Amino acid sequence: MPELPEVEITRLGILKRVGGRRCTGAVVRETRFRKAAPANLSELLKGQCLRSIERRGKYLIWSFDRGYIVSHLGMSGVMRIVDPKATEPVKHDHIDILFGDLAVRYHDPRRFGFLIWLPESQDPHDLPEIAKLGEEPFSDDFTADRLHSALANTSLPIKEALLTGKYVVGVGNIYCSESLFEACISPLTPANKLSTKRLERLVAAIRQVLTLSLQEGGSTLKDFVSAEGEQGYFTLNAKVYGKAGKPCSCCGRPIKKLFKTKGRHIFAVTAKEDIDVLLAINDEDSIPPLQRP
DNA sequence: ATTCCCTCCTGCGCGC
DNA sequence: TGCGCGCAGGAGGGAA
Repeated sequence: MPELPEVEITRLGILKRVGGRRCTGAVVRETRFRKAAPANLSELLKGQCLRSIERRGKYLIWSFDRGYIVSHLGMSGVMRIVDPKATEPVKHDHIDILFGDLAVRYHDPRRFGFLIWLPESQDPHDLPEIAKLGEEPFSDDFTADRLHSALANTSLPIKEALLTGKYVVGVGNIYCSESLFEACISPLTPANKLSTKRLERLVAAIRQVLTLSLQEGGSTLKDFVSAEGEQGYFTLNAKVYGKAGKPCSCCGRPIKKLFKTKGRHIFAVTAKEDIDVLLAINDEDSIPPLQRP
């Protein structure tokens, strides 16, 4: 489940290995994704230098000499650096972008992701789905004050509000659950009921959780070289996500998993939530300190 | 405008 | 052992 850290680590891994190299072609074995991939990608890319890659939310924008690749990993996408001659493509290895003796290999069983080409005349930032994205979590513009204003018009539970991507990007189900836990905020709290002070907790928690994950993943960056490099998924260290029934690391009581209608939007919460509900929402003095791992 | 619900897709784990 | 079901989840889009 790629979220911001996985996408960022993917970006760094690709840049480190093939940044500045000239594309020598591409192999497209599958074009059916959320957006169709160009079957003629090889013609489009051949001879062009990969100048840089920018991340916006969970999207990657690859700048070439005469245009851009815009990619998204969706739910199950992985990009690895392989030696295309030595590594036979396996099932769901859909696209190889070749850079001489190395290739970026895009693997995506569920095909919820995509990889498209934009000519240089088209600014990727103008794509509707990119243009409308919320704040980057590490941006100076992602502040409790602004978040407070932005959330004023939504009564969605904070968990759902965060997942829309309208307010902050790159935070999916896992990191959202973890961040709310760290910030001692019930995922069910209506978004417009959270005070600025409490949102300061949330902003700090989101950054803390993402930073930790980036550090974890960063240590596995070298694995990009090998085809079998496993992802350094943060779930290994998750305190609430996927931990239903396990004792809470904070209070020891079992972690509860709340469902909302037919299993959509699972809220991973802990017994800590019970405490939270009892707290007056603006009783800031009652908020326990952020946990340090 | 906001919120709800469905869709895309495959792999996996569960119960029978 | 094998089969079917339901779940997982990012994001768009249409309906309410």
